[in-house]
Amino acid sequence: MEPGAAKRAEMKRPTLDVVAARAGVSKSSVSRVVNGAHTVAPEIRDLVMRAVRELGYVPNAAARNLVTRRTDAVAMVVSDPPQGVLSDDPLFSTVVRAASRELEAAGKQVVLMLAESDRSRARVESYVAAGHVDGVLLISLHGADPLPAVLARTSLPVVSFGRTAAPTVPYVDLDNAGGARLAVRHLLDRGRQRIATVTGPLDLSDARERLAGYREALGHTGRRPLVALGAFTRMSGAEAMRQLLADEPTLDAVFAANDLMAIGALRTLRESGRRVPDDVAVVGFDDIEAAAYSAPALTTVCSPMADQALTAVRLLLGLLAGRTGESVIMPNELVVREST
Amino acid sequence: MEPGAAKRAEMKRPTLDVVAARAGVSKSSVSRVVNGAHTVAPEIRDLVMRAVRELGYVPNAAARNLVTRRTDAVAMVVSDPPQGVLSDDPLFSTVVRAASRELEAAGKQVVLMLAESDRSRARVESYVAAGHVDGVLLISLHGADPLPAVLARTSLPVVSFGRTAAPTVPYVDLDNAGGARLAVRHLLDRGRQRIATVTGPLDLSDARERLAGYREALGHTGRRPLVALGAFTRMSGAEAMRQLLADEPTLDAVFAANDLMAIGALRTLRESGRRVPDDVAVVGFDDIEAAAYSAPALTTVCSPMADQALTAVRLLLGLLAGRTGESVIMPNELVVREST
DNA sequence: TCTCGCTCAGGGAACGCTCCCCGAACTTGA
DNA sequence: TCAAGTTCGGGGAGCGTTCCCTGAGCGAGA
Repeated sequence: MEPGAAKRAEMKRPTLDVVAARAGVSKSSVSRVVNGAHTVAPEIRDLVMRAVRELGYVPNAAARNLVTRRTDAVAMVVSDPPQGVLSDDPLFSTVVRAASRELEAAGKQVVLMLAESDRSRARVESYVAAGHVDGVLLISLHGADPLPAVLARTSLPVVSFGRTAAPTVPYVDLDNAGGARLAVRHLLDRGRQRIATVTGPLDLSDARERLAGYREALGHTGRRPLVALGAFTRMSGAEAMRQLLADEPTLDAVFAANDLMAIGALRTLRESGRRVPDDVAVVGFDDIEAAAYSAPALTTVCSPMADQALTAVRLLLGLLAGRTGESVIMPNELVVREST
Repeated sequence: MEPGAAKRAEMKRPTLDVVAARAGVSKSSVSRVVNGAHTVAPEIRDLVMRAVRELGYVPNAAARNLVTRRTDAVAMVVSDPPQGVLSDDPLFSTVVRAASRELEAAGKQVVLMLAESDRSRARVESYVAAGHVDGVLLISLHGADPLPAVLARTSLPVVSFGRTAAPTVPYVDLDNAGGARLAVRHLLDRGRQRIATVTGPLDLSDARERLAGYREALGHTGRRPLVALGAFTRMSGAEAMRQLLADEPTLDAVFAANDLMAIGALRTLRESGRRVPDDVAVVGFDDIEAAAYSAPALTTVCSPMADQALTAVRLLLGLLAGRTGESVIMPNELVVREST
């Protein structure tokens, strides 16, 4: 028992054999107990449990993964450029937290990966292909994202938060067009005549669908659409609003494709001396917390982000458990506040 | 070559042996090449590289971790109750993304863990103690958090984003008191007489320090402090502002300990008919993006969240590389906008 | 020409776990 | 009392790496 060895033994985490020796049973039995097998006698079980507690035994994940070929980990891939939609968005926080919570509750490790560039996308691809995770939760609003298709090829379960182009990847998405129709109909009900829209970046399916909903609801009335392009950011909303006012000074309503842009639009309207809602009514989309605190408080389409995340996670957990899964479209509803 | 075996061979990822056989060398050599050892002849190297490429070989992380006892992963532990400071805060998004990006750039896997309850805290503890990660980046604003001390005992490198009570855990924090002093002095310079503050939850060191800075700056002038308790949320800011107006209708300035509460306060002021900044000046803290889009745009103390996260990550990477690390206090500066 | 030394490839043990398979012990029925 | 059946613990192979150690091969010096 020379000091070096003693110290090393101290440092080292106990293994299955050590626990088995302590409990006076075989390591097979310890393994069975640790993994909750039911074919083990209560007394042996107790013996093992006590030894585990006394030694502070924790199974070595690497060794376990090596033989089981499972990792109990899923990758949460956030596919969005640094300046993208999610960057300063409450969406990131809400979605990531809700999803993470649910995955942890199911005993899954969450490996967070950002796919912000081609380089990091390649990194994600090889990481996933290497089998370091059991499945992938893809958070991507970018319809043209090549990642879903690539990941689908790895034959690992993949679920996408937000619609994707890859046919084999089930997704959970909002009824974007329906929400937009709700918003526009509400403005029509309020007697608005000239209703403009600020869209999101049109490479995002969410943005395209919301625009389609706007056009559709307006089309029934024979009104001409009035469209300005935004980027789902406050600044782009402010900018698009300036554009709209320049193009059509007589407009009396705006549907912004998300709340951040609506908030930006409010700012421009304030600067241009327009009163909201007296002169111009504004509707947003998403119902982020800030929407209730803007001046005036924002009427908006409430999209249940956290629920959507939860649904996506449950879908993924189902796939991991061998069940099949269908894409889901979540409904949304209008929240009327002061801006209309 | 019966079909079942063929199929299984197809499904299975190639191992070191397979690559070695293909290249006509030993698995030792393949291992050396894959790990970039320099004691390998160029021709063997090329042979192996080609085999690796042809077979699409990716090392099995579990097997590698098992023998090397390293994981190349770090845990990013977000310690905050569900309704806590970070929940709908841009902080979460900004910090998590910035830290994640930097860790990925350094080739580290990011395992995201939420520590929202005692149960999940225990989970984090055992996970980290089990040696599944090489180090921990703790994101905690809760000074009394027991987690830092617990994690420090695992003898793994731990760095905290935000000050902690554990003496052995290096942290990166803001100069909270200094920032608060900046804010109050600015209000004094503007000729404000009755300056109130809305604090954060006082179990957070950030909140305590900002309050201390407020008291300190005010103390020099002989003015009485006027304090209302908030919770770092919009709603609590709105509520605290109502309280303050009831207590002291003549107040002409408010320093809110973060921007979200300042935004809430703006709302209350608007509802009560106060004009900002004419009747009441408002200063926030953090300079989140929304601060520039409130009505009126918020004067605030700019705290470099992303830089702070980056600094924390670099500190952790240093520790992982065997260097020592010192805690860092980041400076901050005042951004003057319309609300003062 | 022989030997010493050096470089560098290969063989194989070890890492800690799971799970298959065998056999001991115990129960049950005739 | 004995055979058959059932339950449940133990032995040990194998998962895919790394890395130590051995020894082959070759160049240089005597």
